[in-house]
Amino acid sequence: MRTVLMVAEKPSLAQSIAKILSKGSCSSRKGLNGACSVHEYTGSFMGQSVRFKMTSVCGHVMSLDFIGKYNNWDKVDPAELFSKAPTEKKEANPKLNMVKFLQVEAKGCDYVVLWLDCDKEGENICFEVLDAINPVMNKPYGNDRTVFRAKFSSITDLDICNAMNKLGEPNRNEALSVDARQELDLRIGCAFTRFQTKYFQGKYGNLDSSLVSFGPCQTPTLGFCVERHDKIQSFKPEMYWVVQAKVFKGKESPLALDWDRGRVFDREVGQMFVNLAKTAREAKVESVSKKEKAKQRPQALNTVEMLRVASSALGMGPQHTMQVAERLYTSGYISYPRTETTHYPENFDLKGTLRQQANNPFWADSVKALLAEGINRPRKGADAGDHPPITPMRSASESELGSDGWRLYDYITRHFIATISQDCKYLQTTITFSVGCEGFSCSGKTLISPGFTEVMPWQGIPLEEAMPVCERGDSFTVDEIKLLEKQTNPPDYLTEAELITLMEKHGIGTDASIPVHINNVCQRNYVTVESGRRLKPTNLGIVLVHGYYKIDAELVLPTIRSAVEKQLTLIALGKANFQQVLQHTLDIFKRKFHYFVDSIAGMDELMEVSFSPIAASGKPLSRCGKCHRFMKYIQAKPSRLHCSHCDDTYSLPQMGAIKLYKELRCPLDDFELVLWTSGSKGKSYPVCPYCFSNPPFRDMKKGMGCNECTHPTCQHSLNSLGIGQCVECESGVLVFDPTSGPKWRMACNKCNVVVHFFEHAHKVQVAADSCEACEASLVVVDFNKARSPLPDGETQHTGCVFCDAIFQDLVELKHATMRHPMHRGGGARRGGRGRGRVKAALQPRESRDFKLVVYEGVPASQRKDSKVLHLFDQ
DNA sequence: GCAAGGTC
Repeated sequence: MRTVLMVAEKPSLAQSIAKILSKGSCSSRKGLNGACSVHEYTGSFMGQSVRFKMTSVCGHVMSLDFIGKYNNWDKVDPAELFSKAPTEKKEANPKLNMVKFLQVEAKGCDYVVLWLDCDKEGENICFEVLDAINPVMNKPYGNDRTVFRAKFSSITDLDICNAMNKLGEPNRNEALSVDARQELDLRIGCAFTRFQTKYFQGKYGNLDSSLVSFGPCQTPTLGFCVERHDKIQSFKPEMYWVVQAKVFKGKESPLALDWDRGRVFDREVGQMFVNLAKTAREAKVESVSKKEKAKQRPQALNTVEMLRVASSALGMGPQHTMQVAERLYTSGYISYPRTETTHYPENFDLKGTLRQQANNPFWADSVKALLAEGINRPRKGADAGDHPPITPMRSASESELGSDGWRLYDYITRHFIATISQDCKYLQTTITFSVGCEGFSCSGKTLISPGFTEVMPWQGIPLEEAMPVCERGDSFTVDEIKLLEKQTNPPDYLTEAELITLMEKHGIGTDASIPVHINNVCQRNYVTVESGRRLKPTNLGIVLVHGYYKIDAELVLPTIRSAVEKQLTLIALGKANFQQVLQHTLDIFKRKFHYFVDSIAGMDELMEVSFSPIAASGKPLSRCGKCHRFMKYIQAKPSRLHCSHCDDTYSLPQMGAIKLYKELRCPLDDFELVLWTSGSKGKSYPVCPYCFSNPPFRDMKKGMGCNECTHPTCQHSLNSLGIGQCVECESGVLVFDPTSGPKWRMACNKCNVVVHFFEHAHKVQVAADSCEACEASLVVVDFNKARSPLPDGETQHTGCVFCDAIFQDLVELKHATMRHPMHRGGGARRGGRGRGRVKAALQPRESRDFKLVVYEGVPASQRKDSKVLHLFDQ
């Protein structure tokens, strides 16, 4: 029997589609990566009986990156990222082992049906899947077609079965448009980000951002926030005047009327109208109108609307909301939370979904009434063809969901009930008056039937004082007429909900990525979230956007995304060539980049106002190994050391604290060591500021401290202080911390394990000899005579911390000892790893002559055409 | 260390 492999975009869809196609009779098992499942059943395919294997990927299989050597920020000129730097596809999530998984499942299959989401990204993933499985699939028989694409617009029985009966082919042009998008985003984003980061971080000490990033989505997102900030700053309050009239009838209390002219911006004119109106003693009723109006029930809920309401009404940020929604979804409380669709599928079981909510005390009355009276037809919404709208899937109580989980579930459920409730109906009464020759009016709403606002009380019609009963021709007594002086107010900072709306309107990001972009501008310290989830740009955010305005406003305008998308759509439609569009667009941005680099002084002028130069920041800490002058320690993110004489900056570990280490120096480069200390467990080790960024030996990587240094003789190195292999992790070595007394300890140089030993010992040293049983380094311990725990009043003992009987009670290895492989079953050894000595790998770095890296860019003066190029001007 | 897009 032949086999048909079918692949969906995510595990949940593979399951629903398999269930529909197999009519509920498939058998399921987990795949080798633990994340994807395989659902199998037999059925018929192209007139033959076959075995179906339905499985999925988890989004993109591959992601694009530069080849390794172009990821070195110190050696690559960012301008090279536009064309010279080659890219390669890497597995998007190596932990998932997706390529291997697909190959295992595809081996021996005869046909493949691609059930990826029906959008451009899905089309692109089709080809990622095909690239993975092609080598292992059975070869076609003769001219048989073996690759099929299922096109579906909703996850309903009808749609899925129709798709299966009308299989097409994957669309290469749509896939290519995504390839182009990936390459453009990568090259443009990384080039600008690296340039900005290096330029400004090298100049300013208090930027408080470890990355000065740029991107076609995040930068316009920031732009929206700064645009509002600018409006607030440049706002000039204006005085205006309003004529207020109060009238009454009989013994009723006075009624304030609205002036037909609204407001005037000239006091004299306002006063003139007051004087005119004051000549009249009575207000005459000109008309009384009563209109029945309706407030529409909401459309079915999609992701973006959920994010908006969660932010504005629940005070929950988009990223957090999606995490909570994801949890509600995976535990079966709500349907899939990422969808653009606001229209229920035709066969959606609205009543069944409603019935599940009939016993929840918070809305049981409304639900029961709806079930008795019959539900209302939902409003027509948009079907994006992805997933059904977000709805509750089963009943829940507050205690089982936790606070935020419940609040979101509560909202989603109320929204669902509202979509099938009646509209809210109210009566709008408007009475118009004339006072002299000036017109006034008042209006009020009275509720006829609450409809959906019963479950969404915050949407309800506010209770108002009753309108007076009157008819045309009636007279009211004028109580007072006066001129009110008022002032226009500035707008407030952008709310997160408003930002989401703006992003959606301009096509910045997608429902899934909008939360990420908002999170980005917060994390990069461009924007802070104020009370009411209003977004206030920081100095850094403001300076960046104003800088782009000055140099090339297109870099921050929302059109930067849509203009590129337009080009990409041409590829998708087959109207433009992939290479040509890619080259053309890269060319434009390359020239924009060069112009930006040449004009960076314009942005720098703004930076200077808000930030202090690096040389003026920080406090002197350790000495430079080249000039032997003090370097300054800059604490602001990213913390680093700066030598103002050599004009060099050295990275430091980002977590934990840094202090000087007894003025000790690295034997390789003469830099003064600093001592790194972590907050929680008190782990500490020395770090050489130069070696940290420039590993001295081939087996070392960037970011290593002396506790991982394989220097053969230095007293601070792993070789001198390493004791034995870690008791928890595979590759770590427990390294003695000579600064830790009197609570002496050793700590793993790879993981978080800290082992305390020999508390209150006077002195602890690592000996040159090793334990005969386990190869760990022996330790020499000196105790004070008065406090020695050693037998027979001895003060000194040398032994192995793992094996020595006398040391046994003095080392906190109780639970760890069991895991220590060298102590299991009588000394089983792992290939001589005892102390982690790495003699063979000792190869000094090529040279230590501190050469400056010079970018190879063409000087501005020799470059033609250094002007801003407009996006796709014809 | 970088983008944006999928998804876990």
